[in-house]
Amino acid sequence: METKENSSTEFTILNAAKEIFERKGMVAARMQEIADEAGINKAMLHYYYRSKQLLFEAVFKSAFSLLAPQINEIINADTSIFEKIRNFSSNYISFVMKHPYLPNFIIQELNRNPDFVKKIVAEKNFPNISKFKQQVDEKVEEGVIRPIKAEQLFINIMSLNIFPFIGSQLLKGLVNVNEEAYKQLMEERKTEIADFIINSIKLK
Amino acid sequence: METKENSSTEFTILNAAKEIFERKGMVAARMQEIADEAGINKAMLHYYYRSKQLLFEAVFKSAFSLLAPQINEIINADTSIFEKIRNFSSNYISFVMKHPYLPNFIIQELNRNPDFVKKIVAEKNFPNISKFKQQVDEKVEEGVIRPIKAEQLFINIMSLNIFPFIGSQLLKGLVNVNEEAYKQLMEERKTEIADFIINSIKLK
DNA sequence: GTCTATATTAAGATAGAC
DNA sequence: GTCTATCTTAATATAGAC
Repeated sequence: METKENSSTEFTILNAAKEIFERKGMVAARMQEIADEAGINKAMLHYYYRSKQLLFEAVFKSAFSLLAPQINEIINADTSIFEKIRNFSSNYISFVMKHPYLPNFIIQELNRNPDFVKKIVAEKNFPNISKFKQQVDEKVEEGVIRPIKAEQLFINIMSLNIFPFIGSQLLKGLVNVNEEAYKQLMEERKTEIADFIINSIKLK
Repeated sequence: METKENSSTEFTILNAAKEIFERKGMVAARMQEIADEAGINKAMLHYYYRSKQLLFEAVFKSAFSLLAPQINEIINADTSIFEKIRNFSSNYISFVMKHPYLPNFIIQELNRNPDFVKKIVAEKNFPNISKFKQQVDEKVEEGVIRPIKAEQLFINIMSLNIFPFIGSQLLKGLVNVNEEAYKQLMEERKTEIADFIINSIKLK
């Protein structure tokens, strides 16, 4: 009979697909690998998701909807600008340490298919910078922070938080530390990043 | 006769391979595409480079040896720390605007094959942070800049310079600007990044 | 050195039995 | 719903003529 094992298998497949796609990217991932990871037959993947492309899209959506709230936090929270920066950096790094492949996955797939961005931006939950911009402009006006374009500040915050994970291999080589020491540096960054930014923009 | 057309064709192929590999990455690139780009037959690629893997490695080496001097500048130049940061940010951004796919290419391929890093680090020209670290520690000691780990400062400099190009699609979506406006933001960053960093670390 | 034609392999996808 | 076996296509790689 058509039991509810349905959803269980579907779920198992999606989880396996996340694992493989996020680590290897759409192009390098193999359906066979995903099947192995799921402990299931290759044909099942097609039974539940029809094609590699559709399975990939399910994974991407899920990944993006995991990252989006993180970014929304800095954009739309009802807290002071300094608090936002502190919270975001700390939370984001904790988050990425649990999902180490996720930011790179999203960025790579957006680069591979730029039209993808337009589709997603059009959707309901896509983070928008406008509230953050208003807040920054206001604080500049009030003389709380030095003059800086909100766009540039936002790009700086994103860069300082996201890049160390995406460029970890390169940075490990340049800074010449092993995996463990690098992880330690990332731990420190939970507060280091916010200090760095706030020291730059705050007027005494 | 075996003429010197040899080296000319070899060069043409390498250039075409750079174009395709850097844009698409090793896995997604197609030998046929590279042949087309070179205006030459597919068999020639194998005649000169034996395999896709070897052709790729030639491209990677060439790309890395183009980027390495850029990074070496901030690490080993004989200038003040502030000057280094200003020069690097300005030069690096000009450089990347001419080679837009290069940083992403290198980072992706290093992530895909982490053992690659070890091999390259062992090589002669791989940039090393130790001189930069010494300089930073000294300036902290002298009270010229506030206390900060050289490793963290270095990671911050790299992040602020490199990420905006790697994450351009995502950032364009979040900041909600078109290609042209984004390019304008990158232009501004030639000075903006250094201001941001120096404001953060310099003690008055 | 350069080309066309072909071999080889690997991956996505489907058919059909259970 | 799940499996094995198979089809189909596409990509790397090679053989062989010129």
